[in-house]
Amino acid sequence: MTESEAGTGGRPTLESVAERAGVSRATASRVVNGGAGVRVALREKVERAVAELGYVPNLAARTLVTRRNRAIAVVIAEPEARFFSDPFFAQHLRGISRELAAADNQMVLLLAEDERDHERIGRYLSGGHVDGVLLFSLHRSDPTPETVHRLGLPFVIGGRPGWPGAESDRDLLYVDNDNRGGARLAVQHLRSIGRKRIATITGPLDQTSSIDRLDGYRDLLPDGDDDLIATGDFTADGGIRAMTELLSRRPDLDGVFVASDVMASGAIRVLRAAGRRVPEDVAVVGFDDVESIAAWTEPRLTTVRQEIEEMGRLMTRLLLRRLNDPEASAPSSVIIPTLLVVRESA
Amino acid sequence: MTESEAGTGGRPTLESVAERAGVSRATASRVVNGGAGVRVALREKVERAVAELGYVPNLAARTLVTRRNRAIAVVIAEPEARFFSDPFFAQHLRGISRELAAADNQMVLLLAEDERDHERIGRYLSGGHVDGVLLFSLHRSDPTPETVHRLGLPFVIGGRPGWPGAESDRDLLYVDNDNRGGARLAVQHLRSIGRKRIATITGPLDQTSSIDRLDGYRDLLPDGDDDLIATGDFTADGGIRAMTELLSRRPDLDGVFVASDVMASGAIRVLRAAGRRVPEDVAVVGFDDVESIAAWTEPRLTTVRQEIEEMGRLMTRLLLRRLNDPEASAPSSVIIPTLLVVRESA
DNA sequence: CCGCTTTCTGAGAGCGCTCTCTCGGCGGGG
DNA sequence: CCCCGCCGAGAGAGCGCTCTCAGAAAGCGG
Repeated sequence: MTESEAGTGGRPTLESVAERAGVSRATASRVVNGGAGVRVALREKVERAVAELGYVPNLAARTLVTRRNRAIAVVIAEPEARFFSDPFFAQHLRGISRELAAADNQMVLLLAEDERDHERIGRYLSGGHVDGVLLFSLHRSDPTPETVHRLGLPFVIGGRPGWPGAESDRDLLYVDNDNRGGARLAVQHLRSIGRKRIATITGPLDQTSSIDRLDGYRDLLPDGDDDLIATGDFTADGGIRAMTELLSRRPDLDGVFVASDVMASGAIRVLRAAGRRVPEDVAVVGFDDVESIAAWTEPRLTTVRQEIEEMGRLMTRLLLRRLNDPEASAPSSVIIPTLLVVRESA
Repeated sequence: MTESEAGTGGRPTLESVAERAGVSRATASRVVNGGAGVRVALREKVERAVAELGYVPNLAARTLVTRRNRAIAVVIAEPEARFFSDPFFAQHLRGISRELAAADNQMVLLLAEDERDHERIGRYLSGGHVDGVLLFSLHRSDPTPETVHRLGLPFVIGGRPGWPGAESDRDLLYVDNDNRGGARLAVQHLRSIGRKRIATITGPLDQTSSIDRLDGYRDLLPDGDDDLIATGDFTADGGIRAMTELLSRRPDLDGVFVASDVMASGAIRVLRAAGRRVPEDVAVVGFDDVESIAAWTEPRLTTVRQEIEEMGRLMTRLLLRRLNDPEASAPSSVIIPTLLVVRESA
């Protein structure tokens, strides 16, 4: 009877657990959810039934009533090129995954490439399938933050948001690396080894990380020549183009701060092809400390390390905290310090 | 009345849509799910109500009754090192994401690092939150395939499964690159440019991809000397160690087939440090065609390209097909051809 | 114009769970 | 010894949706 009633069609339900334990569904539910206020004898009976039946709660049913999904969405909007070449996202995901796993939450990964994807993602988020959102690499036109905000979904942004007013919006939680400070570290190092004409290759200037790195450069070289600044796009080809340009504009440069390791690898090639020795003639400092690049250029790249995984973890923690006590003292955004890693290129 | 009844507490329900359109919940449901068998006039009324209210179906409720989640899990079990350094997974994820998005399904990403993660993942999968599973880079001891199988969850494996009997299991669906054929391509190329003493650096031999690549090498060099075979681990350091070893064992070697680009980058360094010119003295062919590495070694790496994104897409398509008509003609596993990309290193 | 078949629509049950509300039982104070 | 209060357990409603089933409406030949 017991079996025939419960076992049909597959997974055991709370009902069948209750029946087997000889208690009501309500009591079984209490035990499954921590067991507060249930006498030990009963609790143990229920636990045994759970174990015997291999009961696993049906999340859909639970979600339906609690309105909690135990899942958060990770939205990544990034042009193809970068998503592929950088281990950046893998590290982020790893950090997020670890933190989420610890809290027994799941990660729904949403990648956006075009307009239609953004719509689809908007629709998905409207569906209320996730409790919160982690947003990455926002570009100015990205509609997702707006959507998320409108839906009242708690969210945390990776990287300083760049749109007007973002800075002062206390609701806007973000985690960023200290791009500006890192850039200063880099330039300072170039200076400390005696470089006088220090150029920089920036990332695309519609991203705050690029802007902040450039600002850090300018902090130390406030009256630097604009000829010493070239704009790249975080790709190796971009690094090549920018370095070529710099070299033709200022053949006398003796140091370059490149805003990403990938671009730096391109820049070093150009320098060597042009007969410049690195670091003797031109010293190069990168940014990111992507192991698979920085440790493998020739010469090995001196660069600014950012703790990417840590960033993912922090974002997740911030979000989870917000979820767990919604109106508590709003935590504030976090800037993670960066670190100069000196190798051979400078 | 309409509003006060429906609008309370947030998102509109089917109920409120039905009310606004002046139809029953059942009819509204029909329209939302394609609208088959509903007269045009009514359908349009419902559609208007949906649009006006901004109705989005509650997936939890829907899942509860349909037992369909419109979500699949991607399980990646990979030692830290590789997950970070290879753009491999990013590409896979992108392929999967694209295919899934087209079918309006979601991706739940599960990363496994240790024993506890596997347990957690097992528990999660038991919860019936996903309709199918995509499994990656299985190691022999990985309990997940077993779990998934036991649960009766449809799944597709990335890479040829290596355990005994896997080959003949018709239920076991996998997608793999033609590792063996690719290796043959590489060795053939080395031979065609006149190399006589061709060595190889393999990946860890507990992975089928490594084994298959080694087999491909042996196909063309059936009576090759074992001195010409060194085992690496898919890391740059491993490539360095293996190349060093090969060089000391067989200083006369004039060609190397390295089973991954990352290892190849290490190998090339060793060769050049030892005073060997690449490709003049020793020609090198890699495997993977990871843009950020192969195009950036010096000299640029000749390598075997595998279509990783395509692999992700195919896996997803296979899985979705299986989900959509469960007992239909079982599709069979797929091997994706590889391609030799000739650059400078050989 | 009637009775039959074929569409179309609505009522209602039920997916598995949580949570409120009620009630039974027990201990302690008066 | 009785009554009040409190703790632990059960009954039952209801989350939002789908889907079956039955009944209403519409079409059609005789």
